[in-house]
Amino acid sequence: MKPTIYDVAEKAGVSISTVSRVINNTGRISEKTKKKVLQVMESLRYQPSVVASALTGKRTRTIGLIIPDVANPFFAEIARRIEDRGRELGFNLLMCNTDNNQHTEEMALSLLKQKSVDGIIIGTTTKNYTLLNELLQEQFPVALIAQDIPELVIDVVTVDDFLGGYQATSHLVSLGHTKIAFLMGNSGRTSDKYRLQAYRQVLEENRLPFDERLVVETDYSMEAGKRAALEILASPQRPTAIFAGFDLIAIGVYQAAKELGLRIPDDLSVVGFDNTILATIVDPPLTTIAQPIDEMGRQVMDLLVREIEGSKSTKQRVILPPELIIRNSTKEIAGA
Amino acid sequence: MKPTIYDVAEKAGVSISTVSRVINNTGRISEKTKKKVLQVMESLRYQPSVVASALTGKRTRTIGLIIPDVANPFFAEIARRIEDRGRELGFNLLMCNTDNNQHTEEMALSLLKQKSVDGIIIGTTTKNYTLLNELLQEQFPVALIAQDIPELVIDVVTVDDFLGGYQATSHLVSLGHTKIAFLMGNSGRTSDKYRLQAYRQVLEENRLPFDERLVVETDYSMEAGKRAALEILASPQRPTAIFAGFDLIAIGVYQAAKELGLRIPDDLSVVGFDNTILATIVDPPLTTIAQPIDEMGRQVMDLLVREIEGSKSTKQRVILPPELIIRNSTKEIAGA
DNA sequence: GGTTTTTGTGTAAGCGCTTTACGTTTGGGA
DNA sequence: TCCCAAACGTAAAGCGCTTACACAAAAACC
Repeated sequence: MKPTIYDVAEKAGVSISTVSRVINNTGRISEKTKKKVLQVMESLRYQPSVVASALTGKRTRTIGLIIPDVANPFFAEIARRIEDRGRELGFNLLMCNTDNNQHTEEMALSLLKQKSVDGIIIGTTTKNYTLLNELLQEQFPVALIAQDIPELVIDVVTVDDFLGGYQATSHLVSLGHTKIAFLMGNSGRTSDKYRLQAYRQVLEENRLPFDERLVVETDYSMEAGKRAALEILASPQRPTAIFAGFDLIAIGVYQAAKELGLRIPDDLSVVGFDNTILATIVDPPLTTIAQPIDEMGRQVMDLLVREIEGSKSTKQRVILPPELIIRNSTKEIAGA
Repeated sequence: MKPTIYDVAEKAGVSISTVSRVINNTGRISEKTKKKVLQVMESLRYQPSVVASALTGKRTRTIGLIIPDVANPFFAEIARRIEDRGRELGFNLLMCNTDNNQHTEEMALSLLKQKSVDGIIIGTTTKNYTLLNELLQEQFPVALIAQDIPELVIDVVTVDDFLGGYQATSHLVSLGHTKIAFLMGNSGRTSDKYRLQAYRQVLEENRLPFDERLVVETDYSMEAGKRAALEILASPQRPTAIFAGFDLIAIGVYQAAKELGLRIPDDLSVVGFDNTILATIVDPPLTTIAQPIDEMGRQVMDLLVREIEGSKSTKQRVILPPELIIRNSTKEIAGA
């Protein structure tokens, strides 16, 4: 049987509260007893039960992470960074994938609470503000990553989507493109909205016409990206450049282009968003907007932990700058 | 304050044991009281505390997952499948990334036990058999995924690495290649060993010479793969084909080839292993050995859960067949 | 109608730990 | 030598839940 604090106490010839004190390093204890107890703990290979101590009001040192899909490289990288920072801070990660499914998300949230996680990081497109609001109401530590809900007072860490969209579109425009398509996600993320705004603004600033047929909503997958690209590239208003809302979608565009015999970047310029590993391995390497994933993961975790430890009273939004990474998928428009 | 079982009991005018009974659906309860209690739970938005119930000997319905790195697409996909199956079965995943670092792994194991997970799935190359043996000794549910430790009686789910290596090498040989390099992982995974054995056996069966300078060990990263490939492709015994132990390494080979001006598959054939998303997006699409990731994830979870629920007494190894996916990175040797 | 069963519910003892409120020891100053 | 703070330990309550065990009340039996 697993040794308990009683076993340690008995073997060390002290009371359990004394053992508890050395475990938590609280109260006064003589060096001698402390040493003795430590020694016994070692010899018994004693490990305090987090479950029991959580029951007495202490933290579980576990935080919940809700994301759409770890198999999506962007979220995998995010998850990794969060876990890393969590480990440094002494927290573990309970991971839930929801595929942005409302019901799965509600289940996840409920489960995480039952399991007494100390806080929750959400990376999915929650539509259920009610549930979120409830959490906030009861002061439960929550933070949003890579997503914002402007209507709520909540801790958020995102990239500056407007700026990213601006950089991407500007880059394309500066290369002489005038017919630029924008493939955006369809799940109502604010990020998509901001990027779209930027896209429109750049067009406007450059006195380029906005053609709504050139912006299409798609799923967050390669296949969906491919389908959307195929369609738009076959249409009469075929664009010479495509701004894809995510690297994954950009890859779909690559496939569509290949199928249609279009060369990138000669016949079609493509810029992505995220700068996941995918962007570096496709051919040609993808010009994309880099999200500071490392920084983002680190900062949400920090934000959340400060909230958990109560060393912070006001919520905050952390908006990090994106960076345009020019690789070889974009080029001056032919004949320009 | 969060409602407890007492609150429910009081409001429903029954004792807490009655409430507990309806929660767990145990013992006898009249339909009437049951309904009443359920109703009160609903109205109070009561959720039983997993922590408290775990303390009384029930499960936490949480399982630990130890992998090298979720940011590695292979493990991300594995993690995703495991989580999916876990959700179906009512288990959550506590995820730990170790980068195959011995110390991190030990910490993770220790933490997971402190947190009373019901079982642990390990996907890292554990060298610490002692620790593992301890777990097994105390009948703690553990299962290995995508990795085997032949010396231990333990639940394992892997792909048939020997067969995979055999398929890969045979494919290359059947295309006329005689100078085939093998880039394998360097962390002592048994999978690498089996693949190497298969590689040698195929060469032997085909009366091809085995040149040990053509097998090189490398890290599990693109960069490492690239470095290794660069080196081997510059050597006097330049191979005409490379069997890369992982898709990630294969991508490194692509990059090396590009840098050297070698065309794939014309000047160099490449086959990978894993069939992650990466294999489909590189150009040319990578011929690779597919691991049945879905099936693997599902099966470890099943195995582990059966162990947890005690409905299974003997350990077992589940060896799933790989599949050679021929795409465009391999070709008959020039002039053959 | 009385005696068994059966059924429904309550009581109370923990699970392993933290923590508060008290006892005991020391030992230094007067 | 005596007194009073430290300094150190201990006992006990309680966290929210499960689970024997006990015990009425209701149903079943002859």
